[in-house]
Amino acid sequence: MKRTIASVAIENTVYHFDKPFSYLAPEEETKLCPGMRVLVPFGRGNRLRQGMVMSIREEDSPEENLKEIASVPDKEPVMNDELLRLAEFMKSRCFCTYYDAIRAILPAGINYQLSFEYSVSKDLGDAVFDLPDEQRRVISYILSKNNKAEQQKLLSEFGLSDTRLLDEMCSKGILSKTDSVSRRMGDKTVKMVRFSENAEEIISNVKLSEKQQSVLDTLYSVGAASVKELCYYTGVTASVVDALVKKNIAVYFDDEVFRIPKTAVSQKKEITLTDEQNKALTELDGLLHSEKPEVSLLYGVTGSGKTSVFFKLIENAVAEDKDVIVMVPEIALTPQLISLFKAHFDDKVAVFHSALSLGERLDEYKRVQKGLAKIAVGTRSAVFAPFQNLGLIIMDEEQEHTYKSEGKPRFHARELAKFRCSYHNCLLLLSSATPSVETFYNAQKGVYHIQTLSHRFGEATLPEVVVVDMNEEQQRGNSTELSSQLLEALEENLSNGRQSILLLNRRGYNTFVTCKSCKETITCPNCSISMTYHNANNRLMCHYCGYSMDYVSECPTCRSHNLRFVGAGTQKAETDLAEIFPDARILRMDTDATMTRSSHEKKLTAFANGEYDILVGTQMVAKGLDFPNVTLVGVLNADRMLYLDDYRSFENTFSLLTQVVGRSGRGKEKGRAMIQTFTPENPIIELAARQDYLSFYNTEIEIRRGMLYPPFVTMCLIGFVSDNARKSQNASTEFMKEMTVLLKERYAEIPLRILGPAPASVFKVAGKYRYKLILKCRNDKYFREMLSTLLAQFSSRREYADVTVYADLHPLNL
DNA sequence: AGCACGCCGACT
DNA sequence: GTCGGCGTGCTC
Repeated sequence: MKRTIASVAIENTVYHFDKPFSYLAPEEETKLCPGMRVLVPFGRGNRLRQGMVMSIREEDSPEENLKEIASVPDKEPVMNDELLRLAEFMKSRCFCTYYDAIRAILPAGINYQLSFEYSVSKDLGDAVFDLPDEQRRVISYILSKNNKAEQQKLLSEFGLSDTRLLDEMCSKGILSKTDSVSRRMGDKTVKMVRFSENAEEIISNVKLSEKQQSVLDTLYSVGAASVKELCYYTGVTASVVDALVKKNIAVYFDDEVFRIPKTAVSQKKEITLTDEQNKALTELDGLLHSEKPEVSLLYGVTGSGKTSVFFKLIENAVAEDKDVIVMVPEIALTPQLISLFKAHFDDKVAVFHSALSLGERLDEYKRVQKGLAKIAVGTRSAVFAPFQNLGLIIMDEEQEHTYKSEGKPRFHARELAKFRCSYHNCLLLLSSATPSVETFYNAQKGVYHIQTLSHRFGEATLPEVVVVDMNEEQQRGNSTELSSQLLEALEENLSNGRQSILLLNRRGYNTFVTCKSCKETITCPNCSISMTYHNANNRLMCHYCGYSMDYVSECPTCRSHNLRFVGAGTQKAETDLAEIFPDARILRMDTDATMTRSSHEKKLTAFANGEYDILVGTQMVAKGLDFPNVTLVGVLNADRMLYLDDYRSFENTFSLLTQVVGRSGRGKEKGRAMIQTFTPENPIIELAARQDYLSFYNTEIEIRRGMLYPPFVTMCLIGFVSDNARKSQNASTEFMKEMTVLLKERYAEIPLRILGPAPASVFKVAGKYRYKLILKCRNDKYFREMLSTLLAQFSSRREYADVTVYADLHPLNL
């Protein structure tokens, strides 16, 4: 008999048995298509699992033992052919499962939640009275809910941490358990707390713990706050807040996460291009109409108007009914760009980024799918926008690390963009003032096209850059973070009513607390990282796992009171500046826990409106901001990231310095920049001061060639994570052995250098110990096949069941 | 991973 | 004899 067979990718598989599974299509279901999600019985227990139909075929006499698809929740496909093939591509490149890839492609919020429902068996009779109290309460709860209760609800109602009790009751025949499917609910909002209406009355009648009291005090002074903020300032966990809510003193309410402000839509402005910009546009327009996939690099100095060029290019593409994806490194920092897009293209723009609520994301996704939007603007997840007729993908600031995903699946948006371009024969435009070395190398070799903009737009000129030798400052007795030259310049800017930006690559107040008596540094109990002192809440915090503890002046090791604070962060710089310039209005921006995206945006708007004089911040103040009134930029410590143990540290430093210097003098007034360093002789600093990318590239590429680093090889990291240090080490040496065998037996031709195994650069993170193996390889299909078999083989080994092994091509941190 | 099957020892 | 511990192999 002729039957339809579906090839299904299953959710929650592990790498070594992740493959398409064949299922019979349900007979009555006539229109099962690839791209629909299905529920299928899986494994011996035939438990229902979610799956994605990857392809379908007709067979005359299908295999005997095929199971049948249980149900098809989707009426229409949620993924088209291209996106299904993208999922396959991701599996082969990111060493993840099909469903990991599918989850990344589909918008969160579209997912179904598979769970269990419990009901009480009919014929219990008098036996009920012999049961323990808790079980009787469970039974009456379920009965009160129409004899049907969801697992999650039961667990939270009875404060259970696992399903042991429920399972036990099932096996005794008291309860029965069935699969349930529900739409994952709840929009992403910030959980806020405020006082309840009769709070005062209750407080006067109830005893409160010290921690609860401190939460209340904080809440008094601010009125309402997010749970996150409350916890940061009071140093308690969310459970203390929970307790207050249970006592009816406080109530939770939801606050919508950041929305792109609809009012901020700026006036549509006609863009006029310079000759240089026009030339670039003409070339790019030619590539847009090419019959084959193209990649081009738009390389232009900071402030040369790259945005104007690609705006015009987008206009051309949209005029021809082509779809466009625009990726930016961090959307919260580019509100101006978004409003520019909205002003220009109106509701043809869909915005994608991680802080949208689930519902909003789903809406934007559907608008793209239905062809209502033609342009998708967003962070790296915008690369998945489900356009049918893609003509152009733009990656602004192409070298930024935010384009690389560090979670599962570990993809680089640039690689996926290339895949989509070759599927649609469209143009990928990479844009940067400081391209990644790999990209520029490809442009030099003619693999990519290149357009160059070498002049700043309008009357703006490149700022004058001064390198300040901090050794001299120290010899003159100034041991602070601020040189006298920089202070003078700040003073001058203040009196002229101009704005300044200071870059300091450390958060917090002090970065180390060491004990003068026993020489120990206070480190996080969960990570091999020193604790950072924050003066805003008087606590020591770990920037890796978020652990925090009250600051006490006693050394935890030797109990002496000889603690010393070392290393200044943004908080200290802020207070120091406030002391020196009491009248200055100072704004600090970094990625502290209390900062939400909306507050970033508000702060930037306030700064743009001239409500502040000085902006102090981490990396984020260096990127893409365009404030004409900023005429002074100071880099407080350029050395910190220059000497990291990473082959990209020169590239990253050059890029950061060039960008932050480029923030200065973007208006009519000429700008200045000061770079403070203890190693003024380092050529990278000097090259960045001159904004001389070409010289930087020419020296760097030779180092890369000599040391065998990208673009001459591809880096690949194999990570081993476990709660047990010995186990992750053993796993790494064993993996290495197996790889050596596999290479010798079946892949003798593969060019490969293996470094390690070695402890990861941060050995312990959040209580887990990490080892790594670094491979310098050629990223071809033989290498990927070898690694894939090895990972599958290894992950099926039981003795390493509690060690997580993963592979990461193009890793960010080595 | 998650589940069922099967083989072994301890026990009414 | 049988209940349940855990080691092993499979998942259309």
